[in-house]
Amino acid sequence: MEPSKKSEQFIAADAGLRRFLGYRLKRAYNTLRSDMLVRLEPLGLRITTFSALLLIVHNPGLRQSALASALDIKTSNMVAIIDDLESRGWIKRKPVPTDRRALALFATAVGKSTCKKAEALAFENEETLLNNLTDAELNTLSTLLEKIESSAEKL
Amino acid sequence: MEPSKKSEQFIAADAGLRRFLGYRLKRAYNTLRSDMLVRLEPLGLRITTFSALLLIVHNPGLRQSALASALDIKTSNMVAIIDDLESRGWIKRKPVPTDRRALALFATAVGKSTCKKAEALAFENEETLLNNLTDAELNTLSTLLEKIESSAEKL
DNA sequence: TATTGTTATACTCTATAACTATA
DNA sequence: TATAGTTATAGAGTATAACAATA
Repeated sequence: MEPSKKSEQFIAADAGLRRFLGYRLKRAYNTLRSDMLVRLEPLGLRITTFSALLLIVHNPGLRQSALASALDIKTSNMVAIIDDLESRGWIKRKPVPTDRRALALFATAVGKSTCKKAEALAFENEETLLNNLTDAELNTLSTLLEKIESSAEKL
Repeated sequence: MEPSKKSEQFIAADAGLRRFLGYRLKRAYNTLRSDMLVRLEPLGLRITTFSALLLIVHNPGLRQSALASALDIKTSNMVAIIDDLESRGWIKRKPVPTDRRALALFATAVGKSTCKKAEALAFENEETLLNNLTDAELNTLSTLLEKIESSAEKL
């Protein structure tokens, strides 16, 4: 099939950047990201709030600091995310008896059902945008991405 | 080798998100990105300004709109990036005789040498953080990432 | 009418410093 | 002393709307 003129021009212009895997990673991520934003918007979720909600649902009692660390988000930036989820009635902060500094996070029933819907949207997102790839390719990709992440632990 | 307690806790907490390739893509990209930011900083470049400078060096006479389109950046957001590069003396905007609305972009000698240094840093970045992966794996990864990008063209 | 570059604006994500209350 | 959560703030990326000059 003939590539469109737009594609040709596109490829010519950024060829110098396509040598870099970081550039390709960013563009591939943005492909998934922009579609995901559109899907989540009607639920009142963004990618960060969805990620936080999902981890709270899957890890009841998770502390804010542990959540921040898992998502690689500063605790100072976590506050607004938790505020958002709590103000929508999806999660609750509860004091931890054994450590009065800490707050444990629990999803409400509505939060759990919202999360379930969002997870379904996330699967749709990937089914739609990754349907070019076989299951074997997806597994390979996962493994290679994990390798990149783990290579940073040495730094 | 025993995984550290921190790694164990980390893996447990975000397991629910690791099913999603988008999450893995973001984390792998962030691994490269944060190291790259540190490397570019002494040159006075960020990732966006580096990308723009590189494309201008490799495509003399490129117009702002074509650059914005290649990088998937709005033309309104491109202005500040070009301003930055021009104020540092690395590029020049020149009028296009055949279209008096347009501005063509050219790198100066200093801009070209800065770009060369930055490209070397980008190669170092990837050599360091991708040294876990074989050449074959890197090729596979490139191909799969390109597939994801191209799958979005159907939308 | 449409396009190029621009300004203005707003929202999100990210990073740092400083604070409080606990441990 | 160190940690958990918070506030304030600033930088950077991204999105939309509107405009002047030109096609």
